[in-house]
Amino acid sequence: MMRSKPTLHCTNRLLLNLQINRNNTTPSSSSWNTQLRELAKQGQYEEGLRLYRQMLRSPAAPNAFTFPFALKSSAALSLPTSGEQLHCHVIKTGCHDEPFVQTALISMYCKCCLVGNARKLFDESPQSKQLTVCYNALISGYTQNSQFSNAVALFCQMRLAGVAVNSVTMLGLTPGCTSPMHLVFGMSLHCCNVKSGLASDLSAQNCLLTMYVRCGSVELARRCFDGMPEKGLITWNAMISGYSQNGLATHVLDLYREMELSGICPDAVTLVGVLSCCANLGAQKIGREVEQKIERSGIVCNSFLKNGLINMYSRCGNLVRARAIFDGMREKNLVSWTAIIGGYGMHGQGEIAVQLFDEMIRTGIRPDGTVFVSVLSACSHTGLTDKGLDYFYMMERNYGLLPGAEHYCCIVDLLGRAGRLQEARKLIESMSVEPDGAVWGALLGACKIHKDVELAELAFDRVIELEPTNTGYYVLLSNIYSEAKNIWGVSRMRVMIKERKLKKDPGCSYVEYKGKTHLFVAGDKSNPQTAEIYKLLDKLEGLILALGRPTKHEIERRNEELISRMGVHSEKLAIAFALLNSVGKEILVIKNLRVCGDCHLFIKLVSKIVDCHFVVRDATRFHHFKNGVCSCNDYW
DNA sequence: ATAGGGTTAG
Repeated sequence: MMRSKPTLHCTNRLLLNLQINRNNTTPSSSSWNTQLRELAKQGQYEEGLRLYRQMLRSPAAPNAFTFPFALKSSAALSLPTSGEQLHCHVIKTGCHDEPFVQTALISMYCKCCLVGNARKLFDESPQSKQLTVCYNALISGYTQNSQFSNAVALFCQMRLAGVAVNSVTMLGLTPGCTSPMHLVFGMSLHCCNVKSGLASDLSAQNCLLTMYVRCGSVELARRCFDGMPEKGLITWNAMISGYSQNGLATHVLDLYREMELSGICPDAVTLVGVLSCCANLGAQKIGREVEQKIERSGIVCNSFLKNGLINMYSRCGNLVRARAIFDGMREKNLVSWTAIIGGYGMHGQGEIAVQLFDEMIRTGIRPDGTVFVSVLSACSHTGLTDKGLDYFYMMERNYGLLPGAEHYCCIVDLLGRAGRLQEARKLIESMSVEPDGAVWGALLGACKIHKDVELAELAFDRVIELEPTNTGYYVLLSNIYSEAKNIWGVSRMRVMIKERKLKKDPGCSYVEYKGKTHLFVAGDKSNPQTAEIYKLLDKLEGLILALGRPTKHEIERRNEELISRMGVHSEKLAIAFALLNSVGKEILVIKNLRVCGDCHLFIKLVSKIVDCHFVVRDATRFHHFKNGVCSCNDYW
């Protein structure tokens, strides 16, 4: 992308020196300006400012043509001190009434996060209020400084003043629509664009597409995308990232393929989106292809891409490769550390995760809420209870970070696993933020481990208030009743599910095969090999029986009717599919929720029969099944 | 010659 930059840089230097030294006369202001313009055009802003300072020392005086370039450089580098200095020079040279300079000043202050200064300039100059460009600069400034309501107010003021609105006005305003509550306004902007004939502009369309994604409507974004007769790289990237951010991983892969077919060359931004979906799907082969593509095509592997690779390899079970990339990074940022810490946590290697976290702190990186989620969940999976609690209290005390529901969720899980159930319950009751379903769900899960029916019922009541349609919780409590031989409880769950007309477990599983990912949901019959899959599952049940083990898990037998309502679990279908197609010695199955007890036992027994190593990644961690043994007993 | 805009990770 920016590969040729260093050479250009040298060339420019040479050119500059040549031009300044060739003619023994001192260069005129306009020749300084030409050089400044070239540097700004090529994004060499540091060089630009250096040149400007050089100019100040020369006999040539800066003029109205000098400032826009110099200001642009300060703005791009977000250097308010240098910007304010330039402002002084502007006044000293009497250029402050020049509209171009005024606009550049407004824009500079906005980019340096000093919107107040920008507004003051705007208000104090009567002519600014007549100029589209000044409004545009300030409107986009408000938007970029998260002051959308001010941007909208100024937009209204602009229209009342009768100042012409153009496509750049829309480009400044549209990105302010960032949440579903802005959708209606965003759509009205879209209409406005169409009516005033501004909609054919490629950038405006890219902007609208992104706006729909951020407002939560991927469908409308896709409709925009499909309606664009000419698509640029940014168009494809915006759509791919849109799918990726909304977890529509298979759509990402389809679109990426389509993009390649249409002859558009992906760049780093594209591949970041693709890697993120490979991570979600456990599609390591596709992810590896992406890595090879980076090496072959000479795309600069920037920190975004490296972090994407670390995350992809960690979540596909290849910690060795993830670690190698991490170790090879010269400048590791917070995201890099979070990705690798999360990777070790998911693999049950909490000690290493904790060591890495401490190392990160030592290198002077300030942690945020997300990296605390990684390290806290790593502690809970490895039973590092006290260590986890230390970190939890450290959050607020040392870093002023208020724990959110997701942190409480980790701590409830941590205390729960350690059998400190009442402590966990008290913690929930003392929470400063409203507990969500996951928090009570964690307590419910802990009650299963420690067979506490009474507390389980309490947690269940709370969780079901918050997530009444999540069938996983009904099954979980039913399993708890089942283990306690509480037949009444089991049937109560059955009735509740029936009455509430809850049907399918929303869970799904993925397997990668021949460079494609195959999706299964519970009770799925849409796969072309469905008949063979069910036949193989029957055969496996038979083989398990021949081992002298029960055909079905005891719990599953008691819950038979309940399970049959849910359909065959997605994990079982995915495993049968993988075996049927000889995916390999090691089979990776991705489950979007938690692996349940029934499947856990089933997979364990199957790994005894077939010469295969199963790796299941669920919502929280990796489970390795081999020769009838599993690496952990962590399931719902 | 001179001002205003869109896509990226945990």
